[in-house]
Amino acid sequence: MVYTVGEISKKLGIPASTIRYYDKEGLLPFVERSSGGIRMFKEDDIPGLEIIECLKKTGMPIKEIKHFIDYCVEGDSKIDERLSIIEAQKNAVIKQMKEMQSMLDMLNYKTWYYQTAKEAGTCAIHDRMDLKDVPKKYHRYKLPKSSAIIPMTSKTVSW
Amino acid sequence: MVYTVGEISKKLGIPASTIRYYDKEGLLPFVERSSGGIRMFKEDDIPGLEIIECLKKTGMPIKEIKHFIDYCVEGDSKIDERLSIIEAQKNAVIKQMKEMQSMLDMLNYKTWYYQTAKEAGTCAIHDRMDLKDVPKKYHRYKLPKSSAIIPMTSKTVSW
DNA sequence: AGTTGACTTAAAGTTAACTTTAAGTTGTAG
DNA sequence: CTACAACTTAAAGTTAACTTTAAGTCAACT
Repeated sequence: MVYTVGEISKKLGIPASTIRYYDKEGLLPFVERSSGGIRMFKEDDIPGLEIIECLKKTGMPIKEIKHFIDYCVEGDSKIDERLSIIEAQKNAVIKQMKEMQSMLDMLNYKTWYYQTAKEAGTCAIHDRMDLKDVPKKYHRYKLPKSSAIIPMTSKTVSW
Repeated sequence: MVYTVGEISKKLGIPASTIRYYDKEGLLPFVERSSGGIRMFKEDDIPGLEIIECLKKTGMPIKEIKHFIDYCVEGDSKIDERLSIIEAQKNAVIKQMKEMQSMLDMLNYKTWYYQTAKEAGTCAIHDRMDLKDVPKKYHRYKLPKSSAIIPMTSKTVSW
């Protein structure tokens, strides 16, 4: 079974223009052509496209993906280099996931904050709220109760 | 305690030019100015900058962040809208994390693949390998053993 | 053989998010 | 009062990753 660029585009959910762009950037040296110059994607090409997608989705720039592909085409003499690239990317993903988790923690706090504000009808509930009424997991986000008199000219906003 | 743009830049690890750009895009309407026009960041502005960072790091475009900030400045009348935005972003982050996890799964497989290939000195070990010698968690990535005779003209690559 | 839809390329255009530059102003230290 | 580092703005420049356009070619069908 072989696919044209339009067919593989549908199959993978990637625009055909994007696939052509990747080819132009040297990411698809393994894709063969018909005698008339039409790209013919084989079943065996799909894992290659999937690893490209994986690296792209995890934030690797096209040029770096090309280096990896170049090593793959070079064959067994570049196994070490390929392993290093994959391991580095794995660590990058772990780091990204940790960051995502801490952003999610903050969004969970904000969700609680606005749900509480919604019930009370005002964000000011949080200025008045005592730390003991805030769930423990959200303590680190809570600002100390301000005793300052906020001037009318200040652009203070409740988040 | 107040900070100039350079000071807040150091404190948050964001380039001063980026902070000025955010201000120009309307993300920082709450930042006051000295009589001479110098930005003066208050302690109270830091949570605002942190929520902006959180939304940015989780992929929200600057223009959408501006909408959220606009609602914050509008005050208690826009609590519902703010809650909706935060909840939508929370769901977006959950989705991103699931995607990241599946990319990580693939990178773990690739790590195993190249470690094994490194020991064997060739990626061809995987073409010869029986499914029973592949750890169960990696079965879904394993291609069936090809019995086809690969022509010398084919650009087949081992990934 | 002709039509037609999908393919080809090179080149130009788009977008987001900054960054840099240039010319000028502010504010602190001596 | 002067020097000077850090601030200000508007405008132009940068980069990555596509997308679009235009002009032409391929191949399947009648």
